Amino acid sequence: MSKADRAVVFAALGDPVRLNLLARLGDGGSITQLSVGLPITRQAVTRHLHVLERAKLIEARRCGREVRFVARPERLRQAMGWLDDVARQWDGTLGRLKSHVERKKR
Amino acid sequence: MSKADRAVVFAALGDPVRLNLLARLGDGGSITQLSVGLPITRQAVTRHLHVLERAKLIEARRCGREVRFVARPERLRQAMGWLDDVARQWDGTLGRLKSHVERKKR
DNA sequence: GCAATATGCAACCTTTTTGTTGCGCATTAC
DNA sequence: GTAATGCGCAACAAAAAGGTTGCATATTGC
Repeated sequence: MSKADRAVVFAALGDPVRLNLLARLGDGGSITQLSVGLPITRQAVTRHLHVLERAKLIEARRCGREVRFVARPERLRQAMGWLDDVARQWDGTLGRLKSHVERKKR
Repeated sequence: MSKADRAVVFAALGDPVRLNLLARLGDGGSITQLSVGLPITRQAVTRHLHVLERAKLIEARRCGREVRFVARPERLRQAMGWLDDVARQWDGTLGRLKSHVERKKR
């Protein structure tokens, strides 16, 4: 995976609206549904969703007249792995960083 | 940490040049030093470094006439934690995602 | 002191991103 | 069949990002 591809994913994550959308995807979201409560138009939301889709963080599925977007967790894991790679380069020592994430929620 | 703050960090990571810079920081980098090999001017590199600095991913230190940029791994860990949070919301089950990152490099 | 090195600052340009409005098409409800 | 709902597309505008050039300032090496 090239650095350009990685950048696409992080850039997709680099917007508060999109982070919000990602967090609410679990509710099972059609475009209109995901638009409620946001201070922008449906079309703007559509664009954000397309950005996330191009980054392969979500996937679109047609269901009759509506489109459901589902999460792609494997991509998120991949992104975490990339960060882990950089972190390892930084502190040199293997395994140290990982154990931090480990400890985080316990 | 607000979603806007998180977005700033991911947006900073969302550029191939900046990912490249981050990967080479370990070598201990002054601006001029980090600029060699890149197809852009020193001033452009300076801007990228400032973006990373504002995201608290790196830190600037004056050393005489040059500026050294050092990595801030804790911020990277934090970003990984945020991704982990989203992933957990997605697959509901606790600990599953983490074990994936775990397995990644072994 | 003087030249070379390392940065900083500001103005300017181009491209991308983000958002809007208006309209058209497909699907569903009645 | 008709109306309402859910989306897609295209044109447009405003704002932000990325990059350049030119010049000024501070340190270092001789």
